[in-house]
Order: sequence, then C-alpha cells, then structure tokens
Amino acid sequence: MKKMAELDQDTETRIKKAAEKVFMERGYEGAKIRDIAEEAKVNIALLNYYFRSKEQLFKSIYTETFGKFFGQMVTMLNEEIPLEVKVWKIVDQYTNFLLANPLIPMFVLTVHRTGGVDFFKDKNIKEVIQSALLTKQLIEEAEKGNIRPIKPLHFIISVMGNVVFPFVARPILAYIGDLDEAGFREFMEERKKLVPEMIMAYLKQRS
Amino acid sequence: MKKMAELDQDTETRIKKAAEKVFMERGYEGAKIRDIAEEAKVNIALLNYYFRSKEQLFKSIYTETFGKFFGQMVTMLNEEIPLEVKVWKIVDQYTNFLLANPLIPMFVLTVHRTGGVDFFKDKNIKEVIQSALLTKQLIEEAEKGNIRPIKPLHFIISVMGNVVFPFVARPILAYIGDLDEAGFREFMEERKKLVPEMIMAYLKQRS
DNA sequence: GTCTATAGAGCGATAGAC
DNA sequence: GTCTATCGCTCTATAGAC
Repeated sequence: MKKMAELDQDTETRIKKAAEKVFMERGYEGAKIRDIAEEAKVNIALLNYYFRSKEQLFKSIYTETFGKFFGQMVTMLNEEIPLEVKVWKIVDQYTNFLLANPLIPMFVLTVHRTGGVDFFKDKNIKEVIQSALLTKQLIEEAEKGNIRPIKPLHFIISVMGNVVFPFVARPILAYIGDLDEAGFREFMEERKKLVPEMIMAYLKQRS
Repeated sequence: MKKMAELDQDTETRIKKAAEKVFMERGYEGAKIRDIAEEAKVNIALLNYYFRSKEQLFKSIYTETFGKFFGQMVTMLNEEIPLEVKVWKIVDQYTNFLLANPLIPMFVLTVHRTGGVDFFKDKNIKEVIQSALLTKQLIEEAEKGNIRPIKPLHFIISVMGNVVFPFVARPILAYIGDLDEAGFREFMEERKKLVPEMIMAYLKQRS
C-alpha cells in the first residue's frame, strides 16, 4: 500500500484497469488515450511515463487478456477426466469465465480482424491445442465406438461457437430476445445444459 | 453507362465499393476517408460531395449490409418447408452467403459492440424474428412429440453460433488449424453437414 | 462532377517545472 | 511520480476554381 486512504490502487494498476475498460469497449482505434487518462484520473503524460506509448499500453493489456482467454481453455482441454464430463465442465467453466469477463471475446477477436497481428504466434498455441489431451480422447473414444469420429477442430469450434458467440452478438441478442442483464445471464445458464447435451447428442448418435 | 472504356463503374458506386471494403476490413474508427478515397481512385472532396460525411457514408454502407445479413436469415426462417429440411437449408444457404461475404459478420457485430447504435431498432427485426414461421414449427413439432421443446432463441443462436462464429474467429481458426483459403472453405463445407446433424441430433433425442 | 488547397479539430507524444 | 503546456501530425470537412 502507499500512504493514505485514497480508496484507490496504485497509479500503474489504475491506468491498466482504465485502459482495459476503454480498449475493450471501443477497440484500439476507438479508444483515445485522453479517455483512458480521464478514466484513470491521471493525465496523458503519466500514461506515457508508465507505458511508453498507446501501442505498448495496448499490447500489455492484450497479451494479458489473450493469455486468460486461451489459458483457461487449454487447461480445460488437458484435464484428465472422461470426455463427456469434460464437455460439461468446459461449457460450465468457460461460460462462467465469460460471464465474469463479457467483453473479452469481442476484444480478442477484433484484434485479429483481417489476419493482422502476429504477436500471438510466438506463443505455441497451435501446438498446445493440437496436442491437447482432448484430441487423443476424441480419437480413442471413436475407435472404441463410443462416439462417432469428429475432427478436433470441429469439436472445439462447435463448443466455442455455442458458448462464445452469444457474447459477441450480445447487443443484438439482447434486443431480439428482450433480455436485460439478468435475462442474458439466465439465457447463458440455460445454455450450460443445452450446449453439452447438443454436442453429446451428436457424438453419441448411432449413424 | 457513362462515355468511355474506363473499365470502371460510375463514381458513386466506386466510392461505395471502396468504402465497403475499407470499413469492413478496419471498422469505423480504423477506416480513414483518405484510404477510401484512394481505394476508389478519387479525392476526399468527392467523397463528401456524394455522401455528406464519413458518418453518413458509413450509415449508408451499414444499413445495406445489415439488411443483407438479416434479410437473408429472416427469409429462410419463414420458408414453408418442414423443420428438418429447413435446418439443412438454412445452414447450407447461410454458409454460402458468408463464404461469399466473409467480412460481414465481424462488421455487423462490431458496430453493436457495447449496445451503442440504435439505427437498426427502427427496422422491426424483433417482431419479424419473434413471429417467424420457425417459431410456430418448433412449438408444433414439440407438441406432436417429434422433437424436444426448445426456445426459438436458443435454436437461432445455436445455428448462428455454429455457422457465423468460424467467420468471426477466422484468423485464429486458420492459424490453429493451418488452414489457407481453400482449407477454410473445406472446413465450412464439412460444417454444412455437421451442424444440421448436431442440431437435429439434439432435437430428436428421446430425453 | 471533379479537382487543389487549406481550414480547423483531435490525436499521440514530449519538454520541462515541481 | 505527477503535473501543465504545447508541439507536430493526421484526420475530416469545406471553400473555391475549373
């Protein structure tokens, strides 16, 4: 702690929090460092004192966020639990994670709009996902005849599509479905049951 | 036609095409009217001669795009064909539509990022979707015991999530799956079969 | 209709005092 | 560490000639 009861964190984290908020709400170009400074209750000079530029401030936020977004997922893909249990758990936990961080999906996805940014290719995400335990499980269970064969990528995209998409389309979804904050949460709670059931119904279907 | 073999359309549509491209690739804030002008091979003054401002140019593009995005969908929701056939047809046609216009989803979704924009609430989309034939079909088929009960909104979001999400997450998907342009198309062709099967497996499952 | 030139505002960044 | 003041650039928009 610093010295007095300002009910605030230290300056650097205050700036980070403010930047996170503004960047997530408006995207890189839409976010103005003036707004971030105001939100953090400091002046622009101080932003550049802590982070050298808008771009670096953004990268700092982005790297952290991206780590959360994928770290969470990768961990779950590798858990040593049966496939069906895993599906339920992934949907449940990832939904909770997104309910607590509803702006993350759009933020992460917009950054990669037209291929752009490469500063996530350093991370070995490709390999990590490709070699995840889940992949082995999908193959093994299919060989045993417990599920039908499915490419891991289809599995992942189907789960993610069903869980993440509502957050990306949230404003439109909320409008069409007349959902307020609570209504949206309820909708997502319903999906915690629906989505695993749907995935499993597909996998288990005798074809 | 105008007068000579400039192999170009008339100025106004050239500007519109250019604006569409730039706005879709970079979003409203990221798009600079300089770039649009250059892309259209005219100067900035001419942009403002045809459309009074960047904002109006954007609205013009947006309204049109949004109409395509939802018009397409709403039409399909109301077609008088059996539910199962409809599911297959929606996925097939909507996938084709998005393959031909891959940037539309991100474009439409980013506009509504944090609730913002209201200039789509004029359209009676809410009512149109809520009163779509599909809704009746889902209720009727459930009453007949042919499918399990499902809220129309879950149905729509599930279909959309599975079809639209890959386009929104395309750069990341392409990276993880090592997919080039052709690979991505192939992936989406596979989903034309997978997604309807998944939806129907869920709906038909004796619970 | 189309151009050049430029106004006028907003932006990111820094110098320099405290 | 934190501030005020300001620079220099980029952006949108318009005036005015052709």
